[in-house]
Amino acid sequence: MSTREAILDSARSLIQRRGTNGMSYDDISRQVGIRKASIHYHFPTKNDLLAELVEGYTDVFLESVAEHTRDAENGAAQLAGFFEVFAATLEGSNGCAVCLCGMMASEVGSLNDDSVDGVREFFRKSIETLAGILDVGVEDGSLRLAEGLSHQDAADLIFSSLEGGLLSARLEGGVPRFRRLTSSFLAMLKAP
Amino acid sequence: MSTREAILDSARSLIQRRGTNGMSYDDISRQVGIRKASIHYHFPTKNDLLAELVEGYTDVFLESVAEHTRDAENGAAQLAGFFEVFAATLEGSNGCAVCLCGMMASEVGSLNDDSVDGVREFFRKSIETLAGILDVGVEDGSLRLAEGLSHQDAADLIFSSLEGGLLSARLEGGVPRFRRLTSSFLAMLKAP
DNA sequence: GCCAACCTACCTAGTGGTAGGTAAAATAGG
DNA sequence: CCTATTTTACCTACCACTAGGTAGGTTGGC
Repeated sequence: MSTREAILDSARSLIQRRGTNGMSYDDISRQVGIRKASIHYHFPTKNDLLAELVEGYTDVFLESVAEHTRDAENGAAQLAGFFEVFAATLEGSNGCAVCLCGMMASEVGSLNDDSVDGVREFFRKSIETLAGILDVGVEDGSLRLAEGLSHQDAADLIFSSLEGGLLSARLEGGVPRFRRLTSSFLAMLKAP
Repeated sequence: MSTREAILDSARSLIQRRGTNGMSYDDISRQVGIRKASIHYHFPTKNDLLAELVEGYTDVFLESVAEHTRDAENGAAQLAGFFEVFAATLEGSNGCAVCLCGMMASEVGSLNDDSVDGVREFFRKSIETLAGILDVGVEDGSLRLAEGLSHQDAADLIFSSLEGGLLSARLEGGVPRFRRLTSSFLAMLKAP
């Protein structure tokens, strides 16, 4: 892994645990084993780092969703796969890390515009993907939405719940609590 | 309003917009119109401030929920009242402020233990209250949950969604988006 | 020799927090 | 009632430390 990648990786992990305002170049320098100034060589400003981080995170996230839904036999299974990507974030960090963009969404008030744009795009693309999964599930009969509820609105609701659920679960209850949440959703959405 | 209250009020508003790590004693001092040191007189450490803030916020929130549900004719109306308390947070701040404890939940990684305990209690009490509302609604026939879904789990899911929904809505879409989310929930939970 | 990738050494602007002082209000005691 | 003492609620001036950021030098591989 290149130094540049190591910096991005360290920053991502730190932000997922402590937030952008709780993470500093000094923290990264200690984790990566280089000086603070060397980070500025790769990312002149913190904002440069954040913007690139969000972009990369979005790609990795969507790719991971694609992987987790590729072999699913129906829409309900795809939905479970989508949930699994979120659960993995929490699980792969001893229940300490939440979604990078969920974290940054809570800090929009102290973020630069291009980072915020990146976070918005993450939300848009993710919800769009999720809405596509609902399309599939309703089409193949494995999922059923309340009548009058658009797939877009349902996806919005589910996605908010996942982001919020990560926060709740990290606060108390950890991975089991988060899995209970996703199970509840599947119970509500699966066709009988 | 006493200086002490003004400090708490200013801190609350700042945190709801920028987070605890994005708020400083200096910010408060400017808003309230006193010196930084005077804030330390009232709240020796930042942690003292945060802990008291969370406690007060929890009380006010629960009281507000009580007000918004008192005159509701059934469980579904009570649920709508609960949602309204969240919407009011966003609405009363030009769509810039989210729930104080939702904000702090995202910052648990850089918070002191007693503040975290307070945030946990906020979540527990709120979800408990929400579960009580679902009890009422299911009992009086105005709400219907998917079978096999406990009221506790449903409340957990709804609450996560509200906290996440505030973040999403602040990011993009504002109050209208948040209201669409709560409407979707009512559509899913209202008995036909 | 060049240039990328680092380094040391520094800067300015803030951070939470402390030391010590002061004016005014409350509260005694004779 | 009037003075003496304490308490409240602030202040100025500082502390040590950390923040993001910069200038310029060193090193090693092509």
